[in-house]
Amino acid sequence: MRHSRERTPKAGDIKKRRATLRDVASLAGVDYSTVSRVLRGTRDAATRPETRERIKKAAKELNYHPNRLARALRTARANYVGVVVTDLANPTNREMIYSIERVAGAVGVTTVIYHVDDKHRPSHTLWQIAADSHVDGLIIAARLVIEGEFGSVDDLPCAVVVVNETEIIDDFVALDHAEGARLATQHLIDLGHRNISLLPGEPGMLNARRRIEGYRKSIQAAKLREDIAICSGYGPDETFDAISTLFEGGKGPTAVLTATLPMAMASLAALRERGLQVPRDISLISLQNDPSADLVDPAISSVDFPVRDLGNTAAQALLEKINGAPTKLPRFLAPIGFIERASVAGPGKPLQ
Amino acid sequence: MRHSRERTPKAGDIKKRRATLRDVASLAGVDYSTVSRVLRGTRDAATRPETRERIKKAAKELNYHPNRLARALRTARANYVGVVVTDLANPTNREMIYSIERVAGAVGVTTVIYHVDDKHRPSHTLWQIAADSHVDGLIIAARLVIEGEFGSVDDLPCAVVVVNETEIIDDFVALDHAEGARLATQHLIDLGHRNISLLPGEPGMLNARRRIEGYRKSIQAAKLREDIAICSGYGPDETFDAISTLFEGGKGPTAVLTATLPMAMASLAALRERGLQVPRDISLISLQNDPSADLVDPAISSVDFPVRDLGNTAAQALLEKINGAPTKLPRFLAPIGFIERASVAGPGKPLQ
DNA sequence: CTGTTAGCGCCTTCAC
DNA sequence: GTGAAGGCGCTAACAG
Repeated sequence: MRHSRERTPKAGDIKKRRATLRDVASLAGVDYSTVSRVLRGTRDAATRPETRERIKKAAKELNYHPNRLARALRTARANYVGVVVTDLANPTNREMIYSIERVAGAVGVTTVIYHVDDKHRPSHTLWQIAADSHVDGLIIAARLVIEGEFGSVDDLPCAVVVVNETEIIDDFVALDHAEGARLATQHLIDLGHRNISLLPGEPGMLNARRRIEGYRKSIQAAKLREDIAICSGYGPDETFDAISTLFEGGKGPTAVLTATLPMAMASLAALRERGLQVPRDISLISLQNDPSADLVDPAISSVDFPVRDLGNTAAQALLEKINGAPTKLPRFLAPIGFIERASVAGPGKPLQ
Repeated sequence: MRHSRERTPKAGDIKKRRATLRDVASLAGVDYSTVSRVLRGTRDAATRPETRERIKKAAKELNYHPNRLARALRTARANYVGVVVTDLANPTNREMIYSIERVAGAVGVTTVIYHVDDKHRPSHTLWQIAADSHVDGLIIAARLVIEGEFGSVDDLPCAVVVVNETEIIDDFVALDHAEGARLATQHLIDLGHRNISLLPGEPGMLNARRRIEGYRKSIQAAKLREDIAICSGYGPDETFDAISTLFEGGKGPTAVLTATLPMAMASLAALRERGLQVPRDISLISLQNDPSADLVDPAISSVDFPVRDLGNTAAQALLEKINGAPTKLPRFLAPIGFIERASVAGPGKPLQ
């Protein structure tokens, strides 16, 4: 070996060993604490412009980037937030993530996404994630919180806001699925439908319960018979099964409400398979909206929710909680309205 | 204020101040370096079983979780990898992420997802992410790498593997879209089609170029005329526009190939809008597969790629690169095959 | 205006 | 078998 073991860092010498404050300091001929001050802009006016320039030049030359790990350890602030989801495909989650990123990004906070599996054992539990100290706070949009792992989400060792499909804690905000279901059901009733079925989603989940609640409100006010098909999941197979149960005994509904858009698409396929045409024979409404609802035939009428507001609200609240100034969250965000597309019509002759 | 400022930590006293090694040590009456050894299992046999138990009990009582930030700083190893994507909706990305998680999780490495926007200025650039030291390595599946931000992805200050839609560096692996397009085109030709159009995706992107390449191979071998509609993006609007250009001049194709499944769905809608029926009037093949291809009417025939292999391969390579034992990556993964569904038929009477 | 100093929580030789 | 001590890269008083 020719090379000495101690190497003085120089420009372009990144990758194996990144430039540190000391490297910049020695190149600029100052103390490294001064470099820290200058590069962070603290007491900026207090540093001589000449020195400042020299430091900045040195930093650029060495391609210095602060080690945020070290900074986080020192300041007990990572400037990272995490959002935990169980399903990356969910369009609601996606939109929400985008708006969280915007809010956090605006104040220099980086957003990372943790995907945890609700079925298989997740490789990293919520507790681990929270205890890692990599993030200052977590927005939990996970469908299933692993029970028994910890007492309550409130006990997690970082700031937490829970969003949507999970049990309620204090810092919680969700879409008002009760009102969404009520509104859609009422719409169908106004159109003359008398046999309306609901596919509310996974039993036990808060949102499924609340969809049932809202649906029931309209159904009971109109003195109709309720017809709820619980699915064990949100996938196509579960949806097909649920649709099947609707037609057991020969008499089917004239309208169906589904919790999600993928479920609506699967329902469309299942209905088609039974020889039923939407909306001529049966109407269909999705309780979740997404642009892709426009691409299928027929385009699926949906209830539209303020998903961006949800993200903004959750992010804002988390940031405030991190800063020790917790705000009261609105618990439920009312739907924006009903988007009329092509999957709804008045009831035809009821099937026999 | 009644409470003294110094507080001795006790069980249940998390959240404000997390238990550290020292806390555990003082509760167990040993030095904290011993706690470190025991809890990590290092030289485990060398610690007296009795002491070991006391330490473990104390750790559990205080609900001790190591601060991985501090550990990462000390060991220069975060045991985190990141995957960078521009599009969370992309089903290929999704599947890939899941398999990356599995591979990484199996060796105790946590996977986080970074979403960067290719249009708007991302709040965190690749350089920042890499320099943060929060992750040991990055799998970059981003459609657009922000140019000019750094010389080359190879210079990023952490291990990097590039996947799919990006310019090639040494550590690169992708799906063989050239072969996929060739295969699908050939299938159509074999069926008797003579006017086959391709919607290859965004111009300039590697995968679009390679789809064109493969398509061309089949087209030229059969001495057919090529017909490529460049889209400026992968969204529904761009797809509608592309379909429109196909029919300018009155004569349209009898079959069309799309780069992605969402594009295929949008094409289906666009074709329907023109009064064309799939597959009677025109055949449609998606060069990307996903279970949801089965839910639309007609179900969309697709080319199936080994997406999980892609994730496994990329993750494995990244892990090895992090450990300083880089492996040569296969550059392109051949398609698994063609999934026959309902969107393809022989050519009917060509339109006039 | 700039340097000195003391850690953040952890790992890791090196003694004893 | 266990304790002592140094330092990862950085920030934040406090000196001077």
